[in-house]
Amino acid sequence: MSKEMAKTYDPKGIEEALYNKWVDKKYFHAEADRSKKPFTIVMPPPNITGQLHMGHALDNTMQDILIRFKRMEGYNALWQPGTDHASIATEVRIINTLKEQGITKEDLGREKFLEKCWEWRKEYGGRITSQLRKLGSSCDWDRERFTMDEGCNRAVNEVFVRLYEKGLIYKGHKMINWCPVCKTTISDAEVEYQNQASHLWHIKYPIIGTEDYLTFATTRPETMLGDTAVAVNPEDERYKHLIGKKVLLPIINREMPVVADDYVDMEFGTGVVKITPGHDPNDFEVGLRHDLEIVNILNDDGTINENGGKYAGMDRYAARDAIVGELDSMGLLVKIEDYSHDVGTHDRCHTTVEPLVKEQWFVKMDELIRPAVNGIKNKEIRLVPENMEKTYFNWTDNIRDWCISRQLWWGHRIPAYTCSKCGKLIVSRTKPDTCPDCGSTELSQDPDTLDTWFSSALWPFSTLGWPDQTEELEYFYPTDVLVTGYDIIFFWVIRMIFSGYEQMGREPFKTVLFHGLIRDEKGRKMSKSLGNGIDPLEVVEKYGADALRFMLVTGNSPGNDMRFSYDKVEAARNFANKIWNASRFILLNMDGKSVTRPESADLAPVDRWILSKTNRIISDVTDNMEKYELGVAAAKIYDFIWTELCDWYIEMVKPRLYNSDDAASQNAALWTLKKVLITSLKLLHPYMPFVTEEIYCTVKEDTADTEMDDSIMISAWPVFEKDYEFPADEKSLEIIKEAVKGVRNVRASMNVPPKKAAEATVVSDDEAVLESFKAGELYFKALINAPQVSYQKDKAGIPDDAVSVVTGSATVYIPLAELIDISEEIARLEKEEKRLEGELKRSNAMLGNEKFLSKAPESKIAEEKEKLASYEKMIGEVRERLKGLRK
RNA sequence: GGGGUCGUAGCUCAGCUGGGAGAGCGUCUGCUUGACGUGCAGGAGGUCUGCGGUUCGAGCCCGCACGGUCCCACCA
Repeated sequence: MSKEMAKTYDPKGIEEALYNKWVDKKYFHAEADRSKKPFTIVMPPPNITGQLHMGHALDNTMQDILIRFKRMEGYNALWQPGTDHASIATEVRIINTLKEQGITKEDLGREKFLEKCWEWRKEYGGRITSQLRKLGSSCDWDRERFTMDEGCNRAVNEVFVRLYEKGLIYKGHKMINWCPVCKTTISDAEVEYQNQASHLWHIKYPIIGTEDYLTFATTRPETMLGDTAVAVNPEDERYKHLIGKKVLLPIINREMPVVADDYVDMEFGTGVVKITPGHDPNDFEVGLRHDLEIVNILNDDGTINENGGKYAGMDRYAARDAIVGELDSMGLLVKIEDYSHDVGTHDRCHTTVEPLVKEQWFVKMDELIRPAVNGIKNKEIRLVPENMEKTYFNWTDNIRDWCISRQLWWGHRIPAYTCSKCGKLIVSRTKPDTCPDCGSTELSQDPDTLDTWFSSALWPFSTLGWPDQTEELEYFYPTDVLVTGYDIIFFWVIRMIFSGYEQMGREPFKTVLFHGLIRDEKGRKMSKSLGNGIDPLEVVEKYGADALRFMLVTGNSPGNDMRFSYDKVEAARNFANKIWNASRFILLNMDGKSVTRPESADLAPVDRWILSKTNRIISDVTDNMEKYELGVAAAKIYDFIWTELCDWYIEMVKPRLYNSDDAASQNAALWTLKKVLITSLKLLHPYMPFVTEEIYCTVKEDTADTEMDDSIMISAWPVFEKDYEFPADEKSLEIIKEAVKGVRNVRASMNVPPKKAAEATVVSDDEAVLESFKAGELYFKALINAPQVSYQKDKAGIPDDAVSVVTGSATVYIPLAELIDISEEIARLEKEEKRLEGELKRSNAMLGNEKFLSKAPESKIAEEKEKLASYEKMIGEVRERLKGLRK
């Protein structure tokens, strides 16, 4: 070998060098090219605030596997990368760092604050993408985008204006979710419900003009400050007479009506509900129906405002305690019950959100969502796994308008302007110079920014140049597959789908491949607060990116969560080492020899067997990958390389490699080894890009093979070759393998020392079977440690006390009489007899069943009959052996 | 309240359109076999959660139950 291969594979150093080579050679880059078929994946843009975690590692590994596979298949494969400005996440982050310096964002002012944000993005925006490179991600970095770059901003403004002009974006006073800590609205999707232990306060309000009271229960007593009615069910006999009467709101001393509304559940609590239209979505609806006043009692920071009278300025929870105390002292607190219920919290900061009424911008959903529903129903877009459709429709069926305005500074500013003179609202792609109504130049832009998902919803086409009709857009859109976690189906997937249909008139991608969450070894979610997160980069450092990648996609199926485990990483690392060593072995043996394509007559049956097997694995793996069954494909490659190639073929071929006398046979073996190795490397490459590339290049260099490519990643994906299909050899080799396993088994169970050689006799009445054993004599002898093998059609001359290995097509006899205990051999054969009896019983029952014979498919019946014959033959042999031994 | 999903060998999980139960790890027994001990050979270990149904035939399809898990939902 010109290049010495180390005894164990060490990824350190190798990975980075190879990655740099790929980048330098522009292998990741894709250009629109009409002569080739495109295959496109847009990367879910990671947040610029982010650090690479296991979720990213899985997500990007899956994408890289698909893109490398398709690239090798000859597609013009584009993997479009980029990052997300992550409006609220980034803003919160920067506010916190400012806080350490004792500065608020208001101190800084909007402009200065945004400068800070861009600085942050400059400093950290590249961190996560450089981490992605360590995984081997083959995305087109020349095309890297950012959700807030100039092009994306134009796309955002364009969409906003279009939707506004169609009446699908509107400004309105509606009940929204307010985060008092982030001081912004958030969408319904951003509200996370948490079960919290709390209380149910039973309170009573005096009924005006009587001595009586109305008692009700509430979980938020402080909202009483905003009560404007009390409601009962119209059918409720207990309260019918009170409908239309008035109650007095204590503390505030507001007179309010008792209204009748179906919304009230007579069964729950006392059947009376206090109505706070300003702070409860249901009450808001009730308020609309009964024309009730909306009283807002909260400031933006969650303190009580001037409508709360003497409680003004007090924090919402302090006010709660104080109000309960005051009601108690007034004798209006009936009782306090323990009560646990779901409380809406902000998914970013976990602050309890307050529902309140504010004027905000909304996207009208009912019309937009229709094509997004149809696209899934008519399979224009396929969800993998399919059952995700139910989750999808669950959301689309209950869709509500999307609140898109945020009281944040870092994000896409809403392209709406107000004339300070006449109040005219202008929505425009660029800032207008004058008011179209009054001509004033005093126009102020809406201070709010857009929900961060508004820009990521456009990602599949904005990254390709939209709103310009670019060549890329024309060529690469719609993209082929989106790979993402099921946890952002509502935030992102659905919004991309309706945006794609609305703006492009077509689906943004043809398939969505969902993956699950990576949990820790105990099955817990990895989280910062638990501190149980495992840094993918540490794993890469220690075991190599290939090992991590392989581990992440093996042993699980689409959409299911999986556990991280170092044992599994180690197993993957060992696999990389295994193929490394197999390659080392092959190169060692090829050293100095010019290996040429053999005459077909020179191929041994065992060569034909592995070539035929290789063919089978090629079609299987390709098929699995087309169906996104990445884990299944990986397992098949693993098994093929480790078991068939290493454990069997290499071992079977060794005697020929060590025998230079038969040069033609040696050449055939080496040629086959190389061919199968290269094919295996190619199949494995999408999963383990680094080792496979390193080995491929070493083989090319060592064998000075000009037909090989400069890199495995641009080489052609293996295809089924009719010339190498040998079903007969596949079958005959399986018989020999079965015999080898049987002999080894017998030797082990009889405690025959491994070094003890013993002759063997193969007996079969099938001439062809004997022939195939003869053809494989060289390795058969080596594998069972027999100095001599003889062949015969019957058992003439076989001693009664020889050990026998009975297979369906042949029996192998080994004279081990001096070594074994006859009674043990009898026991072993009796066990075998019993097993066969069981099989016979099952098989006979099946074939004796008339319904099976009349209803089962022809092939199944034939197969079963074949089995039965084989069992009968085997049990006959076994019984005969037993008879001989018992003598 | 609605829905998803899982329940297969000691552990972690595969199992494609229903047709003789699999892998990795662990465990046990051997092995300095001229690629690899990150290895080689062999073994043990499962009434596929339970019950019922469809079927010639069910780990797989249907129903119910039990247990775990996740999502959605305005019950004060």
